Amino acid sequence: MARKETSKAGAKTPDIRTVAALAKVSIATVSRTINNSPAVSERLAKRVWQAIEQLNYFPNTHARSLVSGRSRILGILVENITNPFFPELIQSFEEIAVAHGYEILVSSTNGDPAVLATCVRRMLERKVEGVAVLSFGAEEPVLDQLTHRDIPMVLAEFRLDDPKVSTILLDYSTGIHAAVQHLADLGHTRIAFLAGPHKLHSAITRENDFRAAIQDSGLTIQKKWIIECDHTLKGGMVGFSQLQELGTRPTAILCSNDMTAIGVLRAAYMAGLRVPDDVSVVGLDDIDFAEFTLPPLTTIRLSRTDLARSAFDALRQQAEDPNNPKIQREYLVSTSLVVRGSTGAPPASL
Amino acid sequence: MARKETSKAGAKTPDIRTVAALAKVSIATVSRTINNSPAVSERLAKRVWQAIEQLNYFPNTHARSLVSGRSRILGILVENITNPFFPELIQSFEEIAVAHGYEILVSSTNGDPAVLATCVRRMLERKVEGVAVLSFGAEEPVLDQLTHRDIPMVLAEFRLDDPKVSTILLDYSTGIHAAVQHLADLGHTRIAFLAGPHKLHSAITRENDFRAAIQDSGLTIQKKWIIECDHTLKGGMVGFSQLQELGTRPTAILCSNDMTAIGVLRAAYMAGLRVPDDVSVVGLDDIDFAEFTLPPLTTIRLSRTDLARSAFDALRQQAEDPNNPKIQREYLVSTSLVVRGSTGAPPASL
DNA sequence: GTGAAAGCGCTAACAA
DNA sequence: TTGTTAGCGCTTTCAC
Repeated sequence: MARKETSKAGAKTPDIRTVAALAKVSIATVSRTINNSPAVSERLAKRVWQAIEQLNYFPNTHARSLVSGRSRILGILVENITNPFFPELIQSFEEIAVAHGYEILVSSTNGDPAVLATCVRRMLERKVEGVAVLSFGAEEPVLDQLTHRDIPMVLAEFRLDDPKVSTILLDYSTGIHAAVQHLADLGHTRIAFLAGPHKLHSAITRENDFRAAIQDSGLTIQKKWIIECDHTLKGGMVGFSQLQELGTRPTAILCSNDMTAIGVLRAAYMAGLRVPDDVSVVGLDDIDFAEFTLPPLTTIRLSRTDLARSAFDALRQQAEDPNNPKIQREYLVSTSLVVRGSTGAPPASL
Repeated sequence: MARKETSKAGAKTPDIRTVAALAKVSIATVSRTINNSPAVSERLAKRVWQAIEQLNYFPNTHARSLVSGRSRILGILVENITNPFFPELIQSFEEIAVAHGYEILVSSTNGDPAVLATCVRRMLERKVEGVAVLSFGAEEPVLDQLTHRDIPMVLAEFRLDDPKVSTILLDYSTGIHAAVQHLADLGHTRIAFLAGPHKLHSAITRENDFRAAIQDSGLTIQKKWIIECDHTLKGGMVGFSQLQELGTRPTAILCSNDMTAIGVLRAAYMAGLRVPDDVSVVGLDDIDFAEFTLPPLTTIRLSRTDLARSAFDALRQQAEDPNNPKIQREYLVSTSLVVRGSTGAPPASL
């Protein structure tokens, strides 16, 4: 064999031709072999694999994508990678995707439609085979780019009337009802809600589900007890202090996400209030941190793995079997209450 | 039933030829135009841009990469995307990269060399132009793949004798010395260190710097007060309880990262100890969360943006100007102490 | 079962 | 300045 490893400068990346030459077959046979085509005799296949090993060869995905029209890249758009919910989600999505031979492109939109537009554009350039839009924003307009190009999509929280678009519905309702019921059972009647930013679909859905849950529990909704925050730690602190300024204060606070709840925990502590003795707090998401707050956070669990799995399945079906008439177009991810230490009976004096 | 042609005016993704035809120029002119070649007359350029706009055309990056040999993709390998330090780092890196027209491929290795090997392979297949190895592990062997292919790399914490490899040194020493001094000034003499897993370079460097700092402060090192943890919340809790079982307990605990410190905060609370009255705690990293713990965490700040910037610069130089003899091969990122609420004087009774 | 050859969409010589 | 053309590394007919 030819020794070309003498110097790094001399070592060229082997290509399919190099392999073919070494194995003494045509490049077509090499291609068939690496694609596991059954039409290759064992004898040749063995020679090819040997050559591949020897050369440490692997195919150039760009060339592959170009000719096959399939990039094996999936995009995932999240709202804010800095919120621990999303890294956990991305991790699951990546694991599944990689296991199926896909690469992923991740982007945070930070809720900014302009950023979203850039991300979509970049993904289009890379010829993604599908995009999971898990940014929860009102970004339908920008998404046109994708639908116009017939790129499969899966959206969290809303439907788009397009055959290439699937939807993942999040059943917050069950978890939120359970949380409100849990609070009611504990004796709470004054329950506040620190909502997420209204530009997020998820925030609005959660808030609506809260209202419904309150009514279903026979309690009454107080407008002043529903405050729009921004799903951040700081936002939770601010929201809490606004609640403290009220004449009649709530004895329990349900938060639109865990970050908000953790902010509340801190603000309560600083205000000299004990959780849950003075005020109960419930989060939503159940990020890994929730178990480690002081006290551990009672929260509504939303499974990142379920969400990631649904997103991947939806995209994969569309990418690999687009003409199947019975493709699943709608997915449901459920939520459930996880009771930990941040909820308890309301102060006796009330 | 439905034909393959879509509704949008028989819309196939436009390619460079479509644009050329519409603008009535050659494809070379289109190529030159989109690449901002000065050799195109304004008149034609205008026609081309118009056609591009009209068709909503953008180039296929796979074709581009194939012919130009440049993918404009950078890889970034982190240890664990679930540790908030990394998303913050990734976000910075992505921002910078995208601003310079690069796409990024992210992977978590979870400290597993086998996973690392897979990631490297995937990146190689996508023809990355450089890889930032910010996983802090002892992964030199696997990295051979990259050096053998002459892929630029930038490594955190260690050097590789290869012209394509740059190094980012993290000056933990300054921050750790400041922290120890801060503790000593407060009156602490018994300072423990909850180390990170020894499989990480960063963990070892941090531990060594701690030992040096203790000696430089004239204090003595107690073997029992240095415990190997794993940089997780749970690890911090475990480490703390081990410390509690000791005959003579430390009055201050310096942790190898913030996650460990936050675990300690929680364990201390559960053990009925107050921070900082009964025990002082210091973290390292200064993740966003650190400001929101109870009490707010005193910690050693390691700037994610500085780290990301250095990593990107190193890679970019290698990718775009590899033959420049005065390429910067070594970068330094500094640390500094951020004093918040988790440190105070040791208990008077001692 | 195997190989020869025609491109995939683009860039970069080289011509004109 | 502009156009023509030869590939980049691969998959995929279509012959054999």
